[in-house]
Amino acid sequence: MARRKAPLPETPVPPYLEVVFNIPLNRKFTYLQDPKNQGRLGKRVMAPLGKRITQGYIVGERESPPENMDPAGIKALRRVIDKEPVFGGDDTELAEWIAGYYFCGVGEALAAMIPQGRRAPSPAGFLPEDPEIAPPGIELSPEQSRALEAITGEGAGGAKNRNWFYLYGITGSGKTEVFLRAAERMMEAGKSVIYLVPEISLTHQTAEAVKLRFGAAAATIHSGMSPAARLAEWGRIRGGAARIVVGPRSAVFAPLRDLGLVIIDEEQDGSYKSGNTPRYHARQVAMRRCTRSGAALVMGSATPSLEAWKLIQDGGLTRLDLTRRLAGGSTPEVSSVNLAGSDGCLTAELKEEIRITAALGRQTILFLNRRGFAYFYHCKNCGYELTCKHCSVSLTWHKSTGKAVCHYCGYSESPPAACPSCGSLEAGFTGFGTEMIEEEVRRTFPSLRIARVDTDSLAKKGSLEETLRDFRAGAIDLLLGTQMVAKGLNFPGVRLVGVVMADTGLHLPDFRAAERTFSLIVQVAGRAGRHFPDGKVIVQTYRPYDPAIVRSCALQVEEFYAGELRERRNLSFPPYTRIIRFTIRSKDRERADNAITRLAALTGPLLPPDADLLGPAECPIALIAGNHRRQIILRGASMGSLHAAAGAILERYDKGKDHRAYLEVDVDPVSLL
DNA sequence: ATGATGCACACT
DNA sequence: GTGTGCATCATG
Repeated sequence: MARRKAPLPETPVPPYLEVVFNIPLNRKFTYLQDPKNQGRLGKRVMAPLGKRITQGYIVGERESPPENMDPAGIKALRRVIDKEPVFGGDDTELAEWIAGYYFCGVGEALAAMIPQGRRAPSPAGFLPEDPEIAPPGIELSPEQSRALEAITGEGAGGAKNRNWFYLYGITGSGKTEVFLRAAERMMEAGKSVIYLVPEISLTHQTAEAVKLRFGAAAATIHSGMSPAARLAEWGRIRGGAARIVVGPRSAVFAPLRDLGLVIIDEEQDGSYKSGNTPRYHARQVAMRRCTRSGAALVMGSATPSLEAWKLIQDGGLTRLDLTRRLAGGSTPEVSSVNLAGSDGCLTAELKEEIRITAALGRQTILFLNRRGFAYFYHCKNCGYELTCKHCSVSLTWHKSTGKAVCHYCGYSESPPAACPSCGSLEAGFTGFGTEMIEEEVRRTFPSLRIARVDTDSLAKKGSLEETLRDFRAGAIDLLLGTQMVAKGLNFPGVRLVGVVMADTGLHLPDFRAAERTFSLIVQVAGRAGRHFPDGKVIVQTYRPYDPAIVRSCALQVEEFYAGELRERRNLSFPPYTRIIRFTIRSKDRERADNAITRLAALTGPLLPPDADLLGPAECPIALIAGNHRRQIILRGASMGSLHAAAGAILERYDKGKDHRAYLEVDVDPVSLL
């Protein structure tokens, strides 16, 4: 085969390179070229750093060493990893922004953006050259058409950002089709598209839909892929072969040229916020990329985050409504039932519906939202609770092992027969674990075929898929589990969904508890209605009058947001304020206390006038895996001055730092546990 | 982050 | 006099 690779007039190879590393240090290091390999901007290298050889990223080229440095002290690179650059100037700039905003090293930011694979997999044959599959000739509803025109068209009136949108609509109203059409139009116009989906749940499904529509122009990067496979996809994206990328939060970094549109599906989902070091929020990064590139931004959900909702009200996002269900399905009947006074964990109402459903030959799903908080050792006499020695969370009873287990660190012990505090025999496990509910359901309905799905029963790989397959095939009557059974909601045989204890999340010490509980119930109800509009949703709760429960069961979305916004404003919480959280962790309790006290003391005088300080306090989960955790929260009217203060605090804290007490900073934290 | 260094206190 | 533990320092 004739290679017609025009030997580009290569720019001369610079003698010195600037390299950053994946370490919490915000500085660049200068190296000499390795005589054998040419390091260029955007390539990864192995370089001697201290006494070891470490992977780094080339972020600059230079003709001479830095002035302040003895040229003899400059080491040479050991190896250049990449044949072709894996990132460019835009990426470096974005990494610098992330490092500045989220308080981390540029190298740490780059490491989160770029795949870690060392070598793309072997030529992988040829990717099937499937022609772009023609869009199905489905007619859009008037609402969908209007939304599509707004997104792709010119006259999107009103909002500050003329091309930022929120597609607000109940499940089943056809959001996905609008997303896909908008993507299609952008690509026809020669632009590229990022399509973000929440971790795990939707990635696969959406990636398939996009592949079906766009063929080889589609790429996906998700956690299930090998590092080598990710690197290969990355190369296809950078090279321009792939022009639409589907993936979870890290896909917001996809190195597409001519970005025309970023889609964020299920915008309120917590997995868009990274839980470790660059603690970035994909929504925030997307906003930045869109601002800089002029690309359109479209988020969508039936239950927006309060941040987004407020932004819509303030005119920063143009709201597009999808109010109609396409398949003509109606919302299911959703009712809440008071758990108080009921014997076990199933109310009479729920039992009755399970019975009816079984009699009709249909299926039931029982939902339990959180494990660790739901099921605990409790003394009815003195109120004693059995908690983990290393973490302060309640221990959970696992029948299969006969032990009480901690869901944070894995610690387990045999539960005491009598209360360790007062000796009463009125102590034991009460609550709502999946295992216990399973037993109760089996006892109550011995003839039903029951399967349980949770992280424990999921240890065997593929067992979830297997269980869901059986469920779909009708070989299981009742499916019981945590969030992940949501997948089962797509199945047509289902008639009944029970939320076993809706208010578990409401007990969490977090100002977003109500928002999350509300969202969960609405999502469950919405999905249920989509697939079995004749169905029923029963929400069991100890707090039937809580607005989050009342409004979600009535599907009164706007009413809930109005009330919740009022609440947030009264309490000065986001979205009316911004917050930055400082967490201290130390194996030594006293050190943790001292460190947080000192941190709080030096924070006070640095706070801007429109800000205040919450704490110091123990974190809601005060102990995780032997680390004592303390926190302060900086809260202010605007991020600008708050962020500047946080920077100053960090600088001073570092100078006289307490030993063995580590400080973590979280800008715009999503969870406060 | 991580490895090197230097200092304090301990113990053969 | 050497050995362990941890605070401090520097990384090109």
